[in-house]
Amino acid sequence: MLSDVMEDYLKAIYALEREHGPPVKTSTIADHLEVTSPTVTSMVEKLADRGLVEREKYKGVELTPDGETVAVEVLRHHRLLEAFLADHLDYEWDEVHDEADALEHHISEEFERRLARKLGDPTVDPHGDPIPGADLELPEHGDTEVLADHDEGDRLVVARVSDRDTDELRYLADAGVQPGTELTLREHAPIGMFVVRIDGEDVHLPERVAETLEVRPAEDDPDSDQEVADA
Amino acid sequence: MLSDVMEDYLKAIYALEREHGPPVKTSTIADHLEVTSPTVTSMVEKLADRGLVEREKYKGVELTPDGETVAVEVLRHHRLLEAFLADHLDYEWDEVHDEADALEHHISEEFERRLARKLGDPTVDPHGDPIPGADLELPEHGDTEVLADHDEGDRLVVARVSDRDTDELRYLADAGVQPGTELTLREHAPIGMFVVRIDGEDVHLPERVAETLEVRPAEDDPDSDQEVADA
DNA sequence: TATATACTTTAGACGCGTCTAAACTACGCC
DNA sequence: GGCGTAGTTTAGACGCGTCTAAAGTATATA
Repeated sequence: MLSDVMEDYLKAIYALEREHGPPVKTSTIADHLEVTSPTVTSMVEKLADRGLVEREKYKGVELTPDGETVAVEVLRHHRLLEAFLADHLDYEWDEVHDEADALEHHISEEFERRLARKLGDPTVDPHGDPIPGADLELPEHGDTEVLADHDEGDRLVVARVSDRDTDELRYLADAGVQPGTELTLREHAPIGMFVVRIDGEDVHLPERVAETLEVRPAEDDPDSDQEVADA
Repeated sequence: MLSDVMEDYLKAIYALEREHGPPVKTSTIADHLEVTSPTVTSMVEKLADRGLVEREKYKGVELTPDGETVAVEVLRHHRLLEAFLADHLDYEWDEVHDEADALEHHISEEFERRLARKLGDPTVDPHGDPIPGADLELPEHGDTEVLADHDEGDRLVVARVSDRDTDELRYLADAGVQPGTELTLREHAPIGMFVVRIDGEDVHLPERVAETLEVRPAEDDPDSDQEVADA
């Protein structure tokens, strides 16, 4: 039986492997989970004892297949819950993360199945993040690119605004940046600022955000009220 | 900040006060929560330090108003969740208890509000147990009596089959004994067995069950297919 | 290549919630 | 009214998840 905390570590390691690739360092996990490094060391020792991570002292840690299975199960719970909160309890998409975090360790497999069915077996959550299937495979996410890789003038649709801190999501939501939003990239300023046009308003996004904001080309839809960039 | 475990103790003490009246003894709590008596002693000391229970050594324990508030909040969470599981996730009424127990400590006040609204602010859960309102007042439950207090021949409707162990609920559900079921009390056998007629079938219930099964008189509805007791 | 610095691990502590074993209290019964 | 028994509390331990302080390792750089 795995504790909630162990599941949290596995989930964190999974996310950090995606982000930086393995091996994941002690301090990276510590920052992500807001605990100290010695705490992480002792926890990853336990996870290694249970065969959930491969560990090389002083180097870092990597999920085993078993560890990844657990992480993806938790991820499925998390994203199904987010979808439920947004679809049925009228939460805003930027409010769902913390509530899902609190519940994800406590729902049964039966609950998971019934919830997925009720939601129509969704493949993305309200942030645009893919939801692993009952088989724990991640659905293919299509041909998304990151905003920072695009050129001025490109017309795009926001595909995914991944979980990050609530204030940041709140800000983006208020600015109109959310999955499905159509926008035009106006300018990539040399100071590392991206300016996009949304519904006739300029929105300024720092590089760090532009580098993780996933977008796909807008369908060419001439009745759109987007303006063409004229910079 | 109260731990899940503390909330469980307060919930247990609340239930046991209803059942046996205060003060609640250490061993009663220990049995109910399946822990040892010394564990209970140390926990109730902590609860007393926080002003959640009044404790008299070697005598027992009683909830303070603060303690009762916490207990009733948890009870509201539990019963709202049960109602949700039954109404929206198609759980059977006898399956909801354990899932609600796992979730009740982890939902936010916001979740509670939104869930209650979605459910239409219900006043009873699938077992027929009253759900405390947002003001934490228990709705008046009407004029229910317990099956054991009725006479042979009485036509009754099941009002409430309180939480007890899953197997017992499963058995009752299979026998057709659930909130809303119409039945006729046929016989109170001297060996402490009650026989009721449900949909033309005899169902045998031991005294212990008959003493907690809440019923109210059936509306006199002549198109019912109930038979009149002829004992 | 030697060393300074950044990072990791070890050592030891603590609070929580639990246990067993032993000491203590209350209370019913003779 | 004393005593035995049932029930309660005290004492001391343990695993979990966390911390701080100290020791150890890796590595970039001078």
